[in-house]
Amino acid sequence: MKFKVLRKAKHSKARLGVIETKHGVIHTPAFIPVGTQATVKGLTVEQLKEIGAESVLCNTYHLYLRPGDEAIKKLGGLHKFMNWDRPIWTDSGGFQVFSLGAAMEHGVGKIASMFPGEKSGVLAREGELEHIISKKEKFTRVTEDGVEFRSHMDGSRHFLTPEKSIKIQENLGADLIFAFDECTSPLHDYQYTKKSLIRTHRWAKRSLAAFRGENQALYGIIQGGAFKDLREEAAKFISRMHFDGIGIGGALGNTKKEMYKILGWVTPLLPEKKPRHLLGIGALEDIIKAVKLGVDTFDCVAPTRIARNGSALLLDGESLNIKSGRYWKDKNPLDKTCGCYTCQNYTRAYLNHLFKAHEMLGPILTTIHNLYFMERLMKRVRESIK
RNA sequence: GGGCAGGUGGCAGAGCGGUCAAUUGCACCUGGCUGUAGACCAGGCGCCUUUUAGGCUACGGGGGUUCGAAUCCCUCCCUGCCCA
Repeated sequence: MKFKVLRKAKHSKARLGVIETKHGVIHTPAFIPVGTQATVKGLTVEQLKEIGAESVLCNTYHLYLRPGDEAIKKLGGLHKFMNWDRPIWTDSGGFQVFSLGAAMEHGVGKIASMFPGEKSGVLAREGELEHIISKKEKFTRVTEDGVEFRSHMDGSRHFLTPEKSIKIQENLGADLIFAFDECTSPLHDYQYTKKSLIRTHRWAKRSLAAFRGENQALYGIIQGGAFKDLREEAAKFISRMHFDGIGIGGALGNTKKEMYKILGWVTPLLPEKKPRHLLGIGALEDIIKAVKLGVDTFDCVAPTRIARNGSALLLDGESLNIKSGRYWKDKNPLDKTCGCYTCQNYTRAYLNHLFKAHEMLGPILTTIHNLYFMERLMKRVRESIK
């Protein structure tokens, strides 16, 4: 992998660049659609390409559990498996330490909000596995060596270590992979966050040591919660190591303002030559602010998830709930200014009908729109870096 | 004409003397979703008042029994099935 900074903005820390991999280039700043289970839910790779996506991000944990990284390796690797010949990223499974672990601490079947300071704190969610997993028991247990997961599918036990995560990611064969980390919760205190950070740093070393580097690039990940000294320590620590790129992980504070503050602490400490990836962030205003703070790439499930749930992204940063009855007879496209396949061919009324009728084309068309929206946004962002 | 079953909130369908403004599902409305346990989740859903709360009108129509009726009785209307 090669990364070139083509231009730096005069009035911010924004960078225009390009990541070159064996499977093609990624123009940065870029938004990377998430395809957790080796598919961007609902879309064919042709549709993704038509939208303009240059890369996708898949998930180590999910693909390890099903169909299995060895199986994918035997089938010719992730690119061949999913018929995507452009760059692929894989997350290390570190986020699942959070989403299946700490996020559940406040009761079974609950996922902590990403920014608890701005939300009600927790989102209730009934788990399908309550009958298998006893109440209050988390799906994960973190130890020095690694993390014990209980499969969210069948409750079976699995142990993920930095070495194993790297091995799985090598078997999958993504172009850009991540070190195994612990994504802490915004609800964790300083003590725990520090303890976790030091462990994540040991895991970073182990990830790097296990990494063979054949046609793959490895990103180290900066943790440290919303604590300035920890974030700075992490930024320096990860920067010193021989990672190909730098990931910035969350707990990113309790509010968006805190997240921007954290990015402001971290990015000045990072090497100019390495690409920076902000993990899991993808709201319009967040991306714009983060780019100005020097972030190059983003991945986020939000555009695709909210699309499936009936929300279409609009330019003002708002979203349109296409399921609402007020669009029943609306002849307009989702967005008159949008050039996507969906907006060129279908009315709000039709999309409203598809969602009401639970037709799968509804989520598909809305996903196309939202990802096209993100591509259009990133193109504008790139053009604005002067 | 005779027999039987039944008429409950937008729909389906519970309830069968008080804890019923009425379980549940669907539909509908609103909100949320940020390295995907998520095509999901939460809330609302008779009317009125300023939330808590209170008031009003309600279980086909009318009448009755009872301290109290969606629930029991009478009657009328309507629906379905069976026999002529």
